[in-house]
Amino acid sequence: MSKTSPAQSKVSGKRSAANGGYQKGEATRQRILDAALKAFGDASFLAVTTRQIAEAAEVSLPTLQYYFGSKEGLYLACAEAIVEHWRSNMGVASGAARALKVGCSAEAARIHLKATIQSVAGLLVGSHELARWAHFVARELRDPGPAFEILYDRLWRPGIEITSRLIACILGMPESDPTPRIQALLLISGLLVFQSGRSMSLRAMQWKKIGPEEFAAVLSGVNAQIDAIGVSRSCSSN
Amino acid sequence: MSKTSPAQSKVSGKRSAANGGYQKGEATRQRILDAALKAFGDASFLAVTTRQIAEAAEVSLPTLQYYFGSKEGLYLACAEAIVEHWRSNMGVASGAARALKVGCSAEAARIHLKATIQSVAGLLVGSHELARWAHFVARELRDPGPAFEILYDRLWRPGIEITSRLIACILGMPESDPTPRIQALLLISGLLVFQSGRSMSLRAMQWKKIGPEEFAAVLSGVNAQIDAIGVSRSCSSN
DNA sequence: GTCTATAGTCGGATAGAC
DNA sequence: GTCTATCCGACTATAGAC
Repeated sequence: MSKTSPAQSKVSGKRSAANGGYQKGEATRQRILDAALKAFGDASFLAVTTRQIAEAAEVSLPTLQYYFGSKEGLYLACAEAIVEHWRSNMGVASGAARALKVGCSAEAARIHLKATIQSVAGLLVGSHELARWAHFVARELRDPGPAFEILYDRLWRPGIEITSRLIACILGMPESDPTPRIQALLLISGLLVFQSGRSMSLRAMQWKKIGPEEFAAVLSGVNAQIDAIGVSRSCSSN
Repeated sequence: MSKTSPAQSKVSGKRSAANGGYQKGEATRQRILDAALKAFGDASFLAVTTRQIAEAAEVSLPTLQYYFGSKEGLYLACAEAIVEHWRSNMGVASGAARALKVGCSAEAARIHLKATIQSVAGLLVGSHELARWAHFVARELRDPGPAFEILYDRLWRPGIEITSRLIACILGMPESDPTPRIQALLLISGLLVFQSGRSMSLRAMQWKKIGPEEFAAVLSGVNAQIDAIGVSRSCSSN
């Protein structure tokens, strides 16, 4: 507990007044973190070994310990990194949606909801890096592990809250009603299956990959669900 | 490969002409299988140890090897058991849906779809045993492991096919169109999140458990989605 | 069929030199 | 800060007695 290693502190490289910048260690830390993000995105906490990460990062095993204290420490650092990157990327879209007041126009809410969902859906065709992060999050939320609290509180819950608030607007329901929340979960979970259950989805759809064309098809399906929210069936054409 | 142990054969206990029944070993095998189903339902292949299973089944470690050859063999046997039990339980509902011809009435298809989904949704409030099986399947489909092929081919694919066929009927589309498949995946995946992502869902909904009341709420949400399939938004009341 | 005992492997973490 | 070398525990699987 009285270690002098940077495992416990956020800023690992100590600054020297002489050069005024970070030391070499900061770059090493980042290399390890990148390798870990990749590894933990592809496989579970248990399936990934610290040796694999160390090799990928081109450092020795103890270096890993030095910077992150333990395998679990490294895992948590990955979760933090994902949360931070996500917030900086998605801040814009979610900020706009958050600003909507309760009782706003259903049409405005529907438009915001589509925009928000489209941003999230960008995960499907985004970089492989993004795809791995989505896997990491999905795995942790389904089989709660060390990083569950971080990911739920700072990523999932805000997302669900925004979505369900927008749906509540569309439905003209109070936020306290469970219905909008259920719809939000159904919507987002359905969409994300194409990412977190990628191999299964590809097979079910008989797709080779999720390119722009497939992305459009999925998005159109989700948009149909959004359009259908709050629409009474009594006017069905069937 | 020329072992005399029953690990490779379906019928483990050899029948003796004298007593005409199974030997004691059959009961042991079942005890192990039950313990394994429980363990692998609660945690991943890697997270579960053969020691845990052996202890729960009240047998020693080699007994496990004797009956199932290896940890992976036991895992596969669990998958087989789940598939078989599911087929015998769900055979009725899916049989009726399967019988529907292409181009059938949209209304009939919608009714069948609701009935099918309701059966599946029964997982949410079913026994803990059922819940664990759902976890097993969801985990394997998301992070493909040894049992992926078994579960996909004999459980998931038939389910998706039936669902997408019914949706194709409702939409008046040919089965070859990808739209019904996408809708089927969105629908089923959304529903199953309440089971496979149980802890996350409970927290998001601020529920303590999924009892009859919560079950009804979820089902009603999914039914709303079903009602909305193929309904144009032009007649929205908003 | 079921056991005890153990082999063989691997993974996370540490000691201590540089 | 980063390394080499090593420890120690846990796991799967096997050998062989009963």
